[in-house]
Amino acid sequence: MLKNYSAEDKVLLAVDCIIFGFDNEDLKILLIKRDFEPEKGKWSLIGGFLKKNETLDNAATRILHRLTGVHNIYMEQFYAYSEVDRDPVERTISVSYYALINIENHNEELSEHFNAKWFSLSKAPKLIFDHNEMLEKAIRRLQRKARIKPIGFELLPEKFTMLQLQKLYEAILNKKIDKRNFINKINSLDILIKLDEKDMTSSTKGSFLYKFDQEKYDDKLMSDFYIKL
Amino acid sequence: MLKNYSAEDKVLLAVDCIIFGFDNEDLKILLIKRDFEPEKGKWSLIGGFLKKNETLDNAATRILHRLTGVHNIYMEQFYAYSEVDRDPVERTISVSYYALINIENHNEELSEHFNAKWFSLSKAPKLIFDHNEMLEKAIRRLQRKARIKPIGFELLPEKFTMLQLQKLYEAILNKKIDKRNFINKINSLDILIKLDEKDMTSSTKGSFLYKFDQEKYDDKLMSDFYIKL
DNA sequence: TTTACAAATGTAATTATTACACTTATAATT
DNA sequence: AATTATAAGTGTAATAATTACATTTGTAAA
Repeated sequence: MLKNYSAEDKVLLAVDCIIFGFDNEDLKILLIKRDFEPEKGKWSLIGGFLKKNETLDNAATRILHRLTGVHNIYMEQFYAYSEVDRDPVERTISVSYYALINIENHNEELSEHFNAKWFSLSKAPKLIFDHNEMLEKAIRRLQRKARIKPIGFELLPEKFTMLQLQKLYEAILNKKIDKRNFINKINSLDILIKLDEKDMTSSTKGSFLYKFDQEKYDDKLMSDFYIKL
Repeated sequence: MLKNYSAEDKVLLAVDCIIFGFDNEDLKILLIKRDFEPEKGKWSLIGGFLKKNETLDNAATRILHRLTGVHNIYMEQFYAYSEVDRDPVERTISVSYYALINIENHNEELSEHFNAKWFSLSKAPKLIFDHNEMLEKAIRRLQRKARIKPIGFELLPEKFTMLQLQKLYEAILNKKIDKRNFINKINSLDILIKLDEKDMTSSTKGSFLYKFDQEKYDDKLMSDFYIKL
């Protein structure tokens, strides 16, 4: 029979999640105010410990659902943090994920229950432990990923206007983009469906609504896809 | 005093390393033939367990040094694998790293001692556990990283010819590149020093040697750097 | 002196990116 | 019915980047 690895050290494994949302203006992150020690009262990413019989993805999914009430959240693992003293209570390695959620879908009552609050990236507070470092890396990953895959659509309602999409890219990339160039670029990718409907809330003229065409995207072999903006 | 997290499950944390090298022809990886159960006699990435008082980077450095004898190896953490049954002996989460080493520098005796062997990517054998999955992800990361940062130089001797550099990029990106376009592109980046020396082994005419100009690279703010090839 | 061999070099055509301003459609107001 | 106010929608010329492609050069060996 196989021996086990009993001579080796075991550690606690945590999962921490950077939850990105978008409110048509700014890119935001969902943070919680800790109500337990250590660092009680400080702002923190949401996290939890990996359990015996779940994968890291399972754990992240569980944690994300518990805080937001949303299922099928787009998420991506991005880095493992392992400084020996990163958690003052006990040695804990943290595997971090970023997640994108449509800010309209999340359950506000749940957020309130956890003392959670959306912060604009530019106004994010100082976080506990190494969470600011995680946040910065998550932003860089998101920026890069957004040029390689059309993940941004996760942050928008199903139907959206070109202006919404542009504002989202501006928020992610943190730069102003020319309207005509943006529209031409997006249209040339040929992955949106233009609907007959218009959004009439923003102007008298109304602006056409679009949705993401997953099939068209899947059909194209978009491994070389790079959105230069 | 702070309580600990005693109610939570602890796990074994391993580090597995994909070691890339280059022999002026092919991109290679260093694998070891396991001489212990389970999967004795099968090919495997090199790995080890995280110890109590070291970071994951420490562990990867330790493991890489033990196998190759090389210090200051370029390495990058890239993903944590956590399927519950990925290791049949006992639940183990593995954090994977890829490393780039100049194939000439590594200690062959050590490699022999560990039953290690270089394999061309195209001829890599089936590996244990989820190691093939790790390898594939490592290759994709390397390909992407090589376009964003001039990491390729880690795989070459200090002085190298343009043809060597081109062959390296061809091996990493797995595609043929036009010689004139490649040279023009690299020269336009302006991060190489052309030496007066020539390598005379490859032709009667000889070909100029270059070295990477770390200072020039650091001086440029190369965050938008993208090598399209 | 000739030969053989890889190194070195430039340009024109195509494609992608950028910068930039006016017209259109509609609801609300007069 | 006409006017106004507001954001949506649209195109082009200039510039920059990428691609495709063939000949000349320098040296050692024959």
